[in-house]
Formats: sequence, structure tokens, C-alpha cells
Amino acid sequence: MTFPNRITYLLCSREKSQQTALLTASDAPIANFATLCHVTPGSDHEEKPKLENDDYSVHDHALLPLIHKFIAMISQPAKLLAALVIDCDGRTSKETFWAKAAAYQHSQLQGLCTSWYRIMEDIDLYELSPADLMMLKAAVYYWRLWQYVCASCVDAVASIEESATSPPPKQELTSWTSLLQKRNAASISPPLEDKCSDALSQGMILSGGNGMVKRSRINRKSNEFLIAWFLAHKENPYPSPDERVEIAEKTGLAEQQVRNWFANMRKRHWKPNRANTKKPRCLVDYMLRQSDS
DNA sequence: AGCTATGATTCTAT
DNA sequence: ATAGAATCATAGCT
Repeated sequence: MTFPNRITYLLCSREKSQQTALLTASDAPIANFATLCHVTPGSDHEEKPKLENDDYSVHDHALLPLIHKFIAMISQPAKLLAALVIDCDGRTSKETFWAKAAAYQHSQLQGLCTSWYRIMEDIDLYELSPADLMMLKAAVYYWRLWQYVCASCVDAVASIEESATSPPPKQELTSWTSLLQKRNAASISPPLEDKCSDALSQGMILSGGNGMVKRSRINRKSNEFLIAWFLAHKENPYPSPDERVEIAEKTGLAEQQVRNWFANMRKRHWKPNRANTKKPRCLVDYMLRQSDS
């Protein structure tokens, strides 16, 4: 018995519940899969070739929809924040925020999470293929990342609420919340969807040809990848030359742009937060200072 | 029109 | 070669 690829899972499923249907792969293109490769750096070299093999196809792996969903949730922390901040009366407790986060997660995952638990329950029954193992690692990786995003957001919002209850600067703090609400959307997820989504328009600095040099903003997907990388390596956000090349490939940016992005990011969001000398101005600031306290 | 966030450049230090 | 700091330039929002 193998770990549940779509077909095998359907076959070996003990009860044919509706939940199995939720485990079928989404029709979304597999492009995002490339981003999973950093999950087990160095150790998955032998596994990569097998991914080309039909026997270990991950394109319709049972865990893929769940992983896609995690990625989507992680890449849109502003949505979670919005769910947390709504109906906030200034006296909301941290427990309530956690409940809100749980509710948000539940609404997002719907049946996917239940299926995930079922798989974990039955995990002993399965013989894991390398692809299964990799998908499992990826799912766990993104699950943890999502938990981290949740914790960070809840902490951030709760700390604002907490300090808002201390008398004087209430107005300043409440305006803070709305400030955050506004800024999260803008600064974490650039509003541009496709305006500059192609690699060509991203490489502004390299277009030195006929005078007109236009700067474009890094597209949403690339930006999310960069931020995820930065957060995942926030203890030492200095990509090695190899990593820089990899990041450049995955984001469609020039290496110089990657270098600039990290330099700016470290200077503007990382260092200041470490020293706690500046007020956090956006969600990234909050997330970067979480473990510093 | 003004403001902010952000991509890029330049300079200096290591 | 690469880092940080200061700075410029501009996209996008209000």
C-alpha cells in the first residue's frame, strides 16, 4: 500500500466519505511546485529526478491541494489580519483573537484539514515513496509557516489591543490598527497582479538601451516568495551566491535586483526592528520582531 | 498635489 | 566582492 496519491487513496480509503473527494488535485498549474524545492535543502537532490518519473508524479498528489491552500493563506496575511481586526472593540482578548484565527483557518481549509488529520491517523498503514515523503515534508513545512503567521498576527493585534486599554494614547493606537489595516494590503501584497508580471518588465536596471528606464514594482508572486524567504531566514537573511541565483530564477528577477531587495529589506525592516528602535509600520516589521522579545 | 513605500544608485568600509 | 548608509527617483495611493 502506498501513500495516498489520488487513485490509491481513493482505493484504500476505509470509508468512502465525501472528504476523499476533497483530496483530488486542483486544476491549478503546477508552477508553484518549484518553490517547494527549498524545503529540504541539500537532501532532496536524489529525489528531484524521480519527480520527472510518472510513478512518483506529484501533479495529482493528494497533499497538493492542501499545500496550495497553505501557500495561498501564507501569502495573504492581510486577509487573516482583516479577519482578526474586524469587530474589534478595544477590549478583545488574545483568546478571542485565537478563536478568530481558528475560525478563519477553518473557513479557508474547509474539508482539507480533516482529510489531513485522517492521513496522519493512517500514516502507519502507508509505505511512503520518496515523492510522498517530500510532499509530506512540504505540507508540514507550510503548515508550520502558517502557524507562525497566525501566531505573529495574533500577537501583533493582541499587543495593540492590550496597550490600547492603558488610558492615554488610545486614539493613537486605534488609528494604528487602521493604519496597519491599510498598510498591510499595500506593503505586503503589492496591488499589482499582472502589470509587471513578466520577467522582462521586472528587469528595469538591465534595460539600459534607449534611454527610457522605467522602474517597475516587483510582482506579487515574486514579492511573496522574497518575503517568505526572508522570514524563513530572518535570523540570518543573507542569501549565499548560490541561493541568490536560485531566488533570482524563481522570482524572475536579476541577481542585482535580488541583492538590492535584500539590502533594502535588511536596512528598512530588519535591523531597526532588531534594535526595537522604531515602531513597526507594517506586518513584516511585526513578524520580524516577534522572536526578538 | 502630496505622501509613502520601495527599487536602484552611489559611496565608503570591511 | 559585498555589506550598510545615505540618497535619489518614482509608482501608486489618498
